[in-house]
Amino acid sequence: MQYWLMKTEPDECSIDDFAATPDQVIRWDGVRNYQARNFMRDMAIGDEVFIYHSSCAKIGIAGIVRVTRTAYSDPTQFNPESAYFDKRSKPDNPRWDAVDLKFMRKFARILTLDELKNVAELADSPLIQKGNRLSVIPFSKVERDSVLVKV
DNA sequence: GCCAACGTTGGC
DNA sequence: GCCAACGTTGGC
Repeated sequence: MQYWLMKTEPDECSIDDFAATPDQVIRWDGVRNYQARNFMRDMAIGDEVFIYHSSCAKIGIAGIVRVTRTAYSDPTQFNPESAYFDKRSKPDNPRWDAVDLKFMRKFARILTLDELKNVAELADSPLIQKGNRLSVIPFSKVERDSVLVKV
């Protein structure tokens, strides 16, 4: 079992979108950063993922989802209609991957970025480092547990 | 809306 | 393979 955090703008996809369809998977596509993609390729079925709301009024961790399908070719990269279209990606050698996720839990409140900055166990996480734009971040069990006790 | 930080691109 | 220019992320 591994632990992760994924950033999302809640206007695009929020913990409420997962909670609204708890029996359905949501495809996490549109990741266009190699480091983030490589982390997605390390995900296993059952891994827990913190959902982090960014670029919004209430920034922070909103809940947990679970990986239900490991990395596969992200279909949006081949769709010219998609905002995530990548004309340089070839079907016989796709650049970008998606995973499928399913709702686990919505926190009673958002764990705000300000709070997370004060969690000693997260001091070394890219999550709270200024200027870090990594959208898929691995969490150790210690880091994950340090978040859960705050809920 | 601003802008610092950072990743990617492409000319050389 | 260097690096300037550019585009994007994301907190504020």
